[in-house]
Amino acid sequence: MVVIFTVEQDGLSVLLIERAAPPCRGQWALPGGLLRPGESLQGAAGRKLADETGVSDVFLEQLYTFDRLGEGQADTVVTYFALVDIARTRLRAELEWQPPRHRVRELERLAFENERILAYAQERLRNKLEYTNVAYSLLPRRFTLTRMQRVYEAILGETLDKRNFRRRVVGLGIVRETGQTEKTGAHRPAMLYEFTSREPMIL
Amino acid sequence: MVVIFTVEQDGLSVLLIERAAPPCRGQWALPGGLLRPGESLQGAAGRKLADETGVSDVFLEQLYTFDRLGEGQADTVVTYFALVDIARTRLRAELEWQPPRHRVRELERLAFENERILAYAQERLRNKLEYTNVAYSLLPRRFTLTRMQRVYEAILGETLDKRNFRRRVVGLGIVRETGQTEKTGAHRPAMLYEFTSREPMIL
DNA sequence: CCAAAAGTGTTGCCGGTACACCCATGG
DNA sequence: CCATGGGTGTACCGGCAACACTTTTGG
Repeated sequence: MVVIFTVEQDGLSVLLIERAAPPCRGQWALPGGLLRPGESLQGAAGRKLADETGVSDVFLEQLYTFDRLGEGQADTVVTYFALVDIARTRLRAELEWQPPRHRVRELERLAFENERILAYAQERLRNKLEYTNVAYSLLPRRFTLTRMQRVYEAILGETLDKRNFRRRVVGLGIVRETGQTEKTGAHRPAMLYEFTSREPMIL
Repeated sequence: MVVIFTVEQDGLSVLLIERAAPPCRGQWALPGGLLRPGESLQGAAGRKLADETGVSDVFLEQLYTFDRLGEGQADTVVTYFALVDIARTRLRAELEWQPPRHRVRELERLAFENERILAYAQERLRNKLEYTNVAYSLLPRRFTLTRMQRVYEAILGETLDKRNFRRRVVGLGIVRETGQTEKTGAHRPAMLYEFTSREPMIL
């Protein structure tokens, strides 16, 4: 099972599938599936992610292994979580059916106690945001610091101070200036930044 | 599979089993086994832990789910790690066979790439030590701060400053004074401390 | 009297947080 | 001319690391 997060319109969203078959038919659930013969766990998670979003070069990490989700379910479920920039998903999934994303804040009950998984994934994401550069996967290659700050705020669920935020991400070497600027709408051009690394770097 | 850590003579040790059957007969490996019908993952890990050490009320947490350990092995392995105070293991395992513990520092190759698991467990342990009170499981109920410091030093692999260590664990409320003292050997009596909580408290 | 361990304060540095104003542009 | 968003500096506070000497006791 894979928890696929995106940030959309300043809110954190998760990709859900409406179950077509029993049990829990008609309810929303996280996308999942069975391991194919000869496939690794990470490989299966990546495949599932590519199936749903069309992207593959993103942050994807094992989350936890659950068992006894729901009532009768005795199976164990290895979960992963991924971070995807919405803009990139369109590239391959544009013409096909777009799986619906849902605001995390507005969710009700999901099938198979998937809320537990989602809550855990959210917590891990919040934590990782503080010491790593995982957000690279939620932004285009070049971006303005304000845009980046929006992503952080969406995930943490609180507003941040602009100057402190800039000092931190630049000062600690998470991102670097590209030298290029962008002119967007009714304001002066903004410096574009990029991540110094795409690895889950630890500070 | 369970990684069972203890601290012995100022060194970090891990409990290993010598494989009696092929494959990898005669090599050292982490204790493990199959899930019994109707058993939860956490339950199975706890059972395995009790089998080997006789203790049950200790820190035990899921570590990671591996797959493709070793060459031909296609199975996936859910690993846990546990922390055990040596003194407590004797209570139940005294008369029976004592599974051998090995200094982590002195290990060579293990069966099934178990080194990877062990290395990962060590890293997690080091990290958790910094923000949680997991060490409660490696010490008797009451202990001197010097003894506690030895445990921390054994795990972190470096010596710590006595005054800074005391300030931190007392000041941040990880441990509290009991009011009782202990007179041990050729020195003045030492205050005994205890953990304020046995939960994996996060600061 | 000596070895062994317990106990105790101060200082400097750094990272985190709080806080307010000016500037360039497009409409 | 005004609305929008970009950009910038300072002051306080708390945690963290470095650092050395005195006391008690058992042998």
